[in-house]
Amino acid sequence: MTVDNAVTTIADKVSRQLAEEIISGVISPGQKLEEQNLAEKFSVSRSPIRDALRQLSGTGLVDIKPNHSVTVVDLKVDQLHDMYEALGELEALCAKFCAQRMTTVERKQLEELHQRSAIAVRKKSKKTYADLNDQFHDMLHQGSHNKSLHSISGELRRRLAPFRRPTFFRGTKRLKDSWDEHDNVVNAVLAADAKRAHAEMGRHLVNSSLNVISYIEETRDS
Amino acid sequence: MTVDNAVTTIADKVSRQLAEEIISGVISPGQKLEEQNLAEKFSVSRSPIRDALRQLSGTGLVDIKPNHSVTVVDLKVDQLHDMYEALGELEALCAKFCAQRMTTVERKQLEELHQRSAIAVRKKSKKTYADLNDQFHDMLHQGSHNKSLHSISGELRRRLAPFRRPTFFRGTKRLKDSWDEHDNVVNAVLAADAKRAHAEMGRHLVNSSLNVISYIEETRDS
DNA sequence: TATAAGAGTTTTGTATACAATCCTGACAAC
DNA sequence: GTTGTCAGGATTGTATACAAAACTCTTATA
Repeated sequence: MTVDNAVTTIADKVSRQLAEEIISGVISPGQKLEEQNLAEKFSVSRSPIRDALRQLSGTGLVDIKPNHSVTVVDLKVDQLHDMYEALGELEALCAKFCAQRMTTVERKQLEELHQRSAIAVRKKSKKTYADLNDQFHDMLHQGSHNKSLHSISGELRRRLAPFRRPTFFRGTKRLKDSWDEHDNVVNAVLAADAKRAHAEMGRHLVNSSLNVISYIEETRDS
Repeated sequence: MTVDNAVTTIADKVSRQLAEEIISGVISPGQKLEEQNLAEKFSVSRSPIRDALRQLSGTGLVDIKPNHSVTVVDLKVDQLHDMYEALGELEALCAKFCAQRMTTVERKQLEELHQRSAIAVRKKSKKTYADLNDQFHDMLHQGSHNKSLHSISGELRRRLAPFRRPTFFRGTKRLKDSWDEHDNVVNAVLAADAKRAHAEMGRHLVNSSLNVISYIEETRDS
């Protein structure tokens, strides 16, 4: 594979950091990203900032309209619905392939990660669980042994991240429910039961979706 | 929906035209896209060219490496394999949803388009069939009634286009075979048989994949 | 009060200049 | 013949200047 960084440009660094900040919620959906502001924030000129913003637009994290400031993508409920349905199908597919294709080592790693997130649930540490949850899903993308599926699923997941993150920080019930759903997926994958892995993963994403969308509808300014 | 163009920037026009030229094969995979060259070709400065290239990179049609010329993505056989597997699953899914969700009007339009492409097959007009084929698949993406699935499938399909196009222009046997496979999909969709639509679409893409990959392996300079 | 128009400001779009990096080809050393 | 190195040219990365479009806020008007 390519070495992760080595030599890189300012535009790349800016692009990565902005993506990170959008995904982690430091910058919120709908917020304007003005070039001059960012240039001052990063102490560079507008050129690398523009490069970074154009590159970011391809990830679906920001929206570019001619002659307007770039904005962080703000999804409507019906868009969230469609994206979650698509992601559900993609990840169910990944889970199916995982059941069929994961190596022994990968299965072991999945199990181990799943056990670590059990601890996070017990400790009710939401931040830790959210991080382990991301790793869990990424591991299932990777276990599909299909790089295209892996990257498509990962990207769609990142686009939804700004809307999913906050929901982890409500109660702790969703933590436990989420872990139980993961548990069903893990058991099916370890048992090499492709059909069940597919079904359980689909169920998990339907629940995630309901959780996120109900949160959005509750907290929407009326 | 947004009005298609109205007011637009040079960068957008350049980006669209380059995408068009890559997809249609005017520019070939692996080819370098030098900024100064493009600037002269479009009679503009390097600024909008850079903007266009960064935006394009998000579509997966070009590859950007720091301090190197942007290149048209050149896919290896194993990447093609993964992408076709992913696309096969995505389009099978679309076909399934089409069977369940397409309106009466949409079903009528699908049938009508399918009949038009029968004429193209009979006339052995490859260019026309290739265009109608693109429309056919796009109609099935749209018929899924899921905008996310629609756009993801479309984008993946466009990334494969530079490698699929040439294969239409070999013999005429693939034209007939392709149409027959479409016919199976159409019949299943019109019969609202979701399971069969899924299966037939999957089969169609496996065949497309085999066709494209065997072509690549044959014409590879040894 | 509501609306429209317009000047001034802000922000993006494009052009250009310069810096940094990469590529090429000649030539020397082994 | 192969490898290494170094100069010169070509290409990308970044900064800056100006043009064009959008926004803001005041003021005129019904």
